[in-house]
Amino acid sequence: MEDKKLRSRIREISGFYADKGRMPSFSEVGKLVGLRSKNAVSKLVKRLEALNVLARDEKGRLVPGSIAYPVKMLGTVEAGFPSPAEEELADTLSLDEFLIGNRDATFLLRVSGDSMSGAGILPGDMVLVDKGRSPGSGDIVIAEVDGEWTMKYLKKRGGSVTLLPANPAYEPIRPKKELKIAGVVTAVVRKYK
Amino acid sequence: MEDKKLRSRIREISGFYADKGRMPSFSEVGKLVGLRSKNAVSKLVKRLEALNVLARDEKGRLVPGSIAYPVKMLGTVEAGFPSPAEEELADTLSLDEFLIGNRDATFLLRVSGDSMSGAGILPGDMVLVDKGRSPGSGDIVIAEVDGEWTMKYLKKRGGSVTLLPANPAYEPIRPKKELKIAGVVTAVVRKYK
DNA sequence: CTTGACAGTGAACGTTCGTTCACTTTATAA
DNA sequence: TTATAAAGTGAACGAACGTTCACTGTCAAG
Repeated sequence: MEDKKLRSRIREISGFYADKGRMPSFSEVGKLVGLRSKNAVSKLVKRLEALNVLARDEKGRLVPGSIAYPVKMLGTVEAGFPSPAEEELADTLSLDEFLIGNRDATFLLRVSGDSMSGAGILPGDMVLVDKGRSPGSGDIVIAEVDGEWTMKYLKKRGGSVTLLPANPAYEPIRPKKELKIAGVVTAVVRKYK
Repeated sequence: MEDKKLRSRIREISGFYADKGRMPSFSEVGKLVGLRSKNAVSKLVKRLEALNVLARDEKGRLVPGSIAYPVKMLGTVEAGFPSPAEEELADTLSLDEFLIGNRDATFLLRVSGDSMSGAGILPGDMVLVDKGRSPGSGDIVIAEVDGEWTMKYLKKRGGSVTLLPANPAYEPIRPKKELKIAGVVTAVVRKYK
């Protein structure tokens, strides 16, 4: 089969999965790509399995392969963009899987102050916070000090604890009494436009 | 049913979906949560539909509801963490859906220089680049100037084009001849640890 | 104690699923 | 042109699916 036709069929199936969150059945694949025979679909599926576009369960049911990982990972900025042929071979990645370690315990918070701008966390950014992780020295944490919530570097030295901003305009915080650490920042996400 | 039992059942089903990338069948749900009758499963599914945990196609097939959006979105850092009861009502979000606009045209590049550190893009960060978007003035772009790839602010003034770093240690670039813009940076992602 | 609502069982049923087989059409190369 | 492989058709088939119905156990309220 021409490469182009196969490509467009893969795109159809990916689109279906992205839309609905489930894989199409064989007959649905047929309608999607314009095949009237389920046998033809069966052959197509075998090819897509070989290409890791989709796969099968231990129960034999269709599950997404690279389809589930929507973004292609290339090299570095300096390397620029590879040729289209190389692009096809690129690893694909799901940001959800990449960024979220502990599904049930991670949350998304919007950043409003600029006290961590020195660490590349700007107002308006979103941070992923893991509530279930034990904070270590050097981690960026969400903490409640004397009734107020902030995001700061956590520094432990000896027995004492300091909350350190990443902006010289702010002062380090040495909590008087209460210091509740609600979670550790595990990722930062910024969307433009 | 006790809330706790229902909660754990939802977790089972979410886990199945996260693992396999597909929803379980009714009998599989049965095994998962410990129900031997498909009728019992049917009743459970109706409840979960009402809770938007899962939903159904126009074809009546199970599709993920909030399950597909793995991270709970809360307020701002200053607001801290709400009480567990409020947490349950939080909107959930898929980072893939949130960050990726143009599925087929967006790619992930790793940042290696510090020329954009003033814009909160540090070495080691990942940037999402949309190849299919027409770059506007003020956008951060991936460009090839005189054979080298860089990431810079794009400034258009009159007919001339300048590439502006966000770090005073670097000089603005006024391309002599060739300037290929490969894509627009649509998001930044940083993972700690 | 009785009633009723709720959670679950087990079986029957029609539908849809994916596999398979024999066959036809289309394209490629000798 | 003829041979040959690849791409697709259409139908048959058993298995699994989700729906539905009649029924059982449990527990709290009247």
